[in-house]
Amino acid sequence: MIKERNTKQKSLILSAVRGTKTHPTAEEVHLMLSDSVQGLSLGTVYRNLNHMAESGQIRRISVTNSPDRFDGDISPHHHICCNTCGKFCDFFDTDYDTSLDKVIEEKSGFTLIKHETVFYGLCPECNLNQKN
Amino acid sequence: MIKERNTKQKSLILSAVRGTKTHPTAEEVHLMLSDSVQGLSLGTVYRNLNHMAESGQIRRISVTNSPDRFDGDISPHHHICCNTCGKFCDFFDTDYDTSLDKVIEEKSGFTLIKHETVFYGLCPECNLNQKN
DNA sequence: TTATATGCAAACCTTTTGCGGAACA
DNA sequence: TGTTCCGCAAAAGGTTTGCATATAA
Repeated sequence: MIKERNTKQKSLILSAVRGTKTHPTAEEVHLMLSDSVQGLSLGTVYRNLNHMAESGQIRRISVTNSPDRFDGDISPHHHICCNTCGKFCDFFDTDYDTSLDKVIEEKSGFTLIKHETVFYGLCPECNLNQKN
Repeated sequence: MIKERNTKQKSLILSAVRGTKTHPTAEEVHLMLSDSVQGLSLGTVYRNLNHMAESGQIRRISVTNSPDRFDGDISPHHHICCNTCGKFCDFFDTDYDTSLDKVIEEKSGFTLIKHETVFYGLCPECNLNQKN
């Protein structure tokens, strides 16, 4: 049996992801912590982010034309991505259907862990710029 | 102004994606066509799939821990992915909410093009195997 | 004829991994 | 003191891109 250990890196990485709403990539997390942890390795950041995502402590979101992003907010919500500038935002849908996993489990026979919805489009700023 | 040309490669790639429900990766499309088109380049496959996805003729779906997949069926539906074996299936939800884009456009200010929902879990077979 | 598309191969970017040493417990 | 974790660097994907050539219109 494997016993997980607490390390400075681990706790700082988790705090970093939980402490921002920017949905950082692994590289961005690495950058955020480069001051606090001298010599922090990008590989360590990836390893920890993956562990945390697999254990459900954070979310890992795959986005077309972009490195994966990580979200410390695991409450049910959607994400919106701007195809032009890459801006990546939360969207807390009042109608978010938390029972969807259950319905689809019954109909598909899968045992579901999570789902991710990403909306793609143009943010207000890029929309304006495009019209000029 | 750019005039698009019809090529053998282009039409075969589109037919291949439209003619299967397997949600092939670019490499799989390349493999499917390697008999019909001698010397077909993987770069050409990528270029064409991207053009077709950008113009809305097909869908491009980004999946965690997997190369991007392409779907010739652009009608609204979800996808389910098995975390263990990678099986990737359609799910045609009777309650699929086609008005969701509009709602989110109004609330977020984005101009939306599409959204992709991917469910992650264990397929029935992998679920059984895990219990043993 | 000429501009777009292809094939080829190199480059790029993101992510994973093997290994030896550091450091939790 | 044993085992997990880290840093480092190399390697492994996956995808894009530059360039010369082929080809559709």
